[in-house]
Parts: sequence; structure tokens; C-alpha cells
Amino acid sequence: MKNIADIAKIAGVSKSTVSRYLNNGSVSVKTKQKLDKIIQENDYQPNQFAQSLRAHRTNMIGAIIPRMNSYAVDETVKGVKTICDELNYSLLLNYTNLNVEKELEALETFYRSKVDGIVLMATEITERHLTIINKIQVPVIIVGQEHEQLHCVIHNDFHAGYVVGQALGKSQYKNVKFFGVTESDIAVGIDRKSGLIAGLREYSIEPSISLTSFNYQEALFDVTEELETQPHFDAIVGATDSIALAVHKYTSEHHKKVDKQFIVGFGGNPVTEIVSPSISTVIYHFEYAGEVAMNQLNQMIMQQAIEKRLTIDVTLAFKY
Amino acid sequence: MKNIADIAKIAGVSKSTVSRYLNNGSVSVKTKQKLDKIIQENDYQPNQFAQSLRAHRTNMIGAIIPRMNSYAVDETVKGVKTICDELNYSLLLNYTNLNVEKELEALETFYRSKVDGIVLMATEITERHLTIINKIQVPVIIVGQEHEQLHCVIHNDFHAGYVVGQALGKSQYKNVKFFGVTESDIAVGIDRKSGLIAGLREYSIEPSISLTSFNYQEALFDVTEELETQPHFDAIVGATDSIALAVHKYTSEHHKKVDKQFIVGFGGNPVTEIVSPSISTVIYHFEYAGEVAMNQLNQMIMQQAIEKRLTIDVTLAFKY
DNA sequence: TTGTACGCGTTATCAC
DNA sequence: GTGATAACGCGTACAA
Repeated sequence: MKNIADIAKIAGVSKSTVSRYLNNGSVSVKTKQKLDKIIQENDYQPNQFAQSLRAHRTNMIGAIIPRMNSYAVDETVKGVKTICDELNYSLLLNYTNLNVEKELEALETFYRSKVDGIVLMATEITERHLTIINKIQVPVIIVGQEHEQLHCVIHNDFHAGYVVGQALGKSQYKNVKFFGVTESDIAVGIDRKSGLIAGLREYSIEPSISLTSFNYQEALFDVTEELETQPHFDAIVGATDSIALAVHKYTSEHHKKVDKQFIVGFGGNPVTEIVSPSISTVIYHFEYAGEVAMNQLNQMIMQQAIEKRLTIDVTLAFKY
Repeated sequence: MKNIADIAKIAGVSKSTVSRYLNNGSVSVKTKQKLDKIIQENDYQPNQFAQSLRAHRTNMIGAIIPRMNSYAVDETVKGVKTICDELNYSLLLNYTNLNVEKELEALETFYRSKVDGIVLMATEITERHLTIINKIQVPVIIVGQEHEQLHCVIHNDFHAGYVVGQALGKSQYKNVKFFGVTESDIAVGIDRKSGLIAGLREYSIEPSISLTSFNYQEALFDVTEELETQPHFDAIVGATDSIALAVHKYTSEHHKKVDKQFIVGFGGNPVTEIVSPSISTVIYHFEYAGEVAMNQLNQMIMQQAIEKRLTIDVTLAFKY
């Protein structure tokens, strides 16, 4: 592998001339042509580490993701990646398997790797997150969760719940069941639920509420237990698509005579379309959120002033 | 951010002593204790780029993946990541959106980034792939596809098809339909199909074969067209879980009277479990394959001799 | 326009 | 056990 000195020697010029050729371009036409050819022939590439070492800048972005095989995460990363490509950043991925410790480690790791910025898809922002984020002097943007003191891109979860509530009321569903999740997750546990309640209230409907888990298997267990005792509702809402899918699984295996329960989820996961009959969902624009987040992060890296909090709207996809 | 010189100055020793403390550890007990404390207090971290610059080694692995929201890809990456963590590599991700050009670019990009090794999940290995891989002097391992001249970790696709064929025969299914994909994909297009045919032949069954796409929507279209003309089979096999899910979608929406068609897919995608009734699948151990691939890659980086071709076995998960 | 010399932070070599 | 020094590859004042 050739370095800048080799190229300089071959061209019969000095290192700095080659360097200038590569950066400013301020060289004579003659040497330019010579270098054009030589660099082509030897397909020379500047060593990025030497560059980083000198520039104190790596052109790398670290993304911390809670899990891999998740529609929301994958879509978001897709968006982040798109903008990284545009802006000429490399994307470093760190997956934490829903483990908070690993999440904190990942922040430290990226700090050591001297990434220019970090995209964090956390499930929860603890005090310790805050401490580390403040310690490391690296721009961080949260996507999918909200926090007063941090920059974040969030989905309009309250509104998502609200439109579902309204739509159900409008469609004359009276008897509504909601399977929610822990309130330690603000976005999903609180906002979606309150939105739904508010939307339904406009039609004087009060939903029956149960608690379950993000995990499909656990949700299926809870749903089974709950619906076995009280099997009929006009509509059943799951706080996530996974939960809605669990509901679908239970009802389609226990109500052969299709007493037509209306099922709704949140997220826009394509699997809601694959099951039969399809279930309704609120489409979240994860990929777009990823793009927005990465653009914001770039602004932060460039030291530009930006808003601390950006909200992405959702789209209702009802199967009437 | 402090560097090794700062630490040395604070401790009243030389840079080399600090460096030795960090690496060999060959320092006196006294200075060791002093440095323990000082490094702790200043939470000093060696600059990885300076290290890389010197060591000609980055401790980075590049993974090239065709798409994000895919069970197979995600599981494989999970396995790769696990071993990366163990071996102290950082994982750089490059997603190509099924675009061959981007795949080639990604190889070049990683080459420039001086990653120590590359994990390539290609859909197809062309002559141009080969050219670039030979040009860049970076160890590359293919996972999920086979190639004579390259190191690869593959799934036993022929055997997967074979066991399905046998199981169907054993179960007295006579009238078998197979939806396959293009033969330009050796693993899926050829091996699975030939395996199935061989397995069925032992029971003197010859399947009816149609061609379709990896894409769920396209598969659904093809399946619909095909099954509308000839609706009944004892068993229908899809070359991938996606295709099997499309079959499931069609049959459950058009055969209300459950004339019990047996559906089988390949991959072990959990969605086959979520739909109702569940469909059978052949479980592919993607995560394990990822682990194996990354371990192999590490061997290659360490200049150890390894086998060019490793095969991972599959597991049949039949819902009788 | 071009070349010289130095520094980015680290580690390996060699004296002491 | 410790310290001075050179080298990794690059960019940039500064001088020519």
C-alpha cells in the first residue's frame, strides 16, 4: 500500500504538493496532470487514520440500537444510513440487546472511537445516560424517546393514540379493550395510552385497560389470560404491533366463527398486512425520523443552532 | 482530552513508561500504582487512530448487508456482532439495498477505511466482485452464498430441501406444489429446489413447480395467479418463508372452508409462527452462521490456515 | 507554485 | 525499570 511520499517520489515532487493536489487543488496544470495519472495508476487512497489523527475528526457516526430484528429499528437505521451516505459519514453500529449496561458501554466505546456524533435509540433515558452524555463531549441525538435536556426526534405518540380513539368512536365501536405497556416507557406506555383515552372520551367511551409486555410471546400469554375470561370486545387496541399481532393470533385461534373483532396496533409493521385478515395499524415514519435525526446531528456537529425537539407525524391506516 | 504525554507529565515519568504500563505492564509497583490513580482520575483513553496508524491495524470489521429489515440478515449480523465483541473488533455496517453497484462501492469504501476484514452477505457473486476482492488485500468472508474461489459459510440448502421432500413423502402428501426463485441465486434457486425434488423422488412424487420472486408482494401476485387456476394441492412449499407467507395469505383468504393445505417455508422466520394457523418452516441457524463466519474471518486476519468452505446444518420444524 | 519542517498520539527500539 | 528517539501517514505554516 502506497503512501503520499511514494506518490510524491514517483511524480518527482514533494509530499506537500501531492497533499495540496488532493485538498486545495492549488497546483500547476502540469503537475496536476502528472498526479492525475500517477494516482490513478497506483490507485492511491489517503490513509484515513493519519487524516483523522491530524484533523481531530473521524467522519464517523455511531448508532446505538437496542435490537436488530425490529421493524422500527431497521427502518430508522435505514434513514440514518441514507443521510450518512449523503454527508459522507461512515456508520458504526452498536447493538445492545435491550441491555442498559451495554447501552452505557456503547456510549463510552464510541467516545473512545472518537466518532463525530452519536444516534441513540434508547428504550429509556436514565440518570446515568445523562451523566455519560454530558461527560463525553460528543453530540448525541435521541430518536424515539423524549428527554427535556437532550436533543431528540420523536413520533407523535399522543396524537397517534388520539386518532385511533377518534376513529373507533366514529365507527361506533363501543366496547374497547386496550393492552398497554409499562409507564417507564414514556412514549409507548404513557403518551399512546393517554391519546387513546382522550380520543375515545370525545365519544364517551372508556376503554378497558390491561398491562402487558413488548415481547410477542409474553404478550400472547397475557392476552390469552385476559381474553379467556372476557372474550368479547368490539375493538381491541395493542400498544404496539407486536401486541396487536398477539391479539390477532389468539382471536383467530379461538373464535373460529369470526365474531369480527376489530384489531389495531401501532407502528406500521408490514406483518400486520401479512396476517389474515389484516389488522389495522398506525403508520410510524421511522425511516424519515432516522433521516431527520441524522440531519439534526450533522447540524450539531457543524456547531449550528438547532431545535432541541422535533416531532414526526403519524399516519392512520385503518382497514374498515 | 488528555494524551499520553499529559499523563506522563502529571506522573512525572516519560511517555514510554506510560505506554509500557498500558501494554506490557512491565513497570515498577510504585509507578504502577501512581499511574493507576492518575489514569483513573483523568479517565484517559489511548487515541485509537494513533494506535491504528502505528499498528497498521484498525480492529474494525466491515459488514456488507443487502437490506435491513430481514430476519436472515439481522440474525446473521447479531452473530457477527457477538464475536466482534468477544474479539474486540468494532463493527462497521454498510447496507446496500440490494443494489450490486452499492455492494461493490461498499467493498472499496471498507478498503479505504482499512478495516481488518469484511463480512459479505451478497445475493450473488459476480465477476466484478471477484476482481475487487482480489485487488484489495483484505480478508473477505461470504456468508449465505457459495463461491469456489472465496471463503464462505453456507447453509445446507440442498439438505434443507431434501428433508422437506422426505417429510412430505412420509406424511403421504401426494400432490405437491413448489414456488421457487431464479436460478441465478445458487443457494435458494437451485440447491433448495434440487434437494426437494430428490427428497420427493424417494417417494415417487414429482412436484409441480412455478417461479416467483423473493419479494412478498410479487410472490403474492404470482401465487394468486397460479392457485386461482389450480387451487388444490396437498402441500405447498415456498422457497423462502416470504413466499410461504404469501401462499398462506392467499389460501386463508380464499379457502374459508379450510381444506387443509400444508404449507412449508425455509428460513425459520418467526412470522411463520405468528400467522394463524402457523406454517411449517425449515429453521436456518443464521445467528450461528454469523458467529462462525466472524470466527473464520478472525482466523484469516490472524493469518491462520482455514477451510475455504463451511456448512451450517438446518433444523426441520414441522407442524403436523 | 513549490518544498521544508513540524506536529497529531502512539509504540518499538535501544541505550542507560 | 526507565527514558530519549524514531516512525506510522498526513496536512499546513512558513520560507523560498
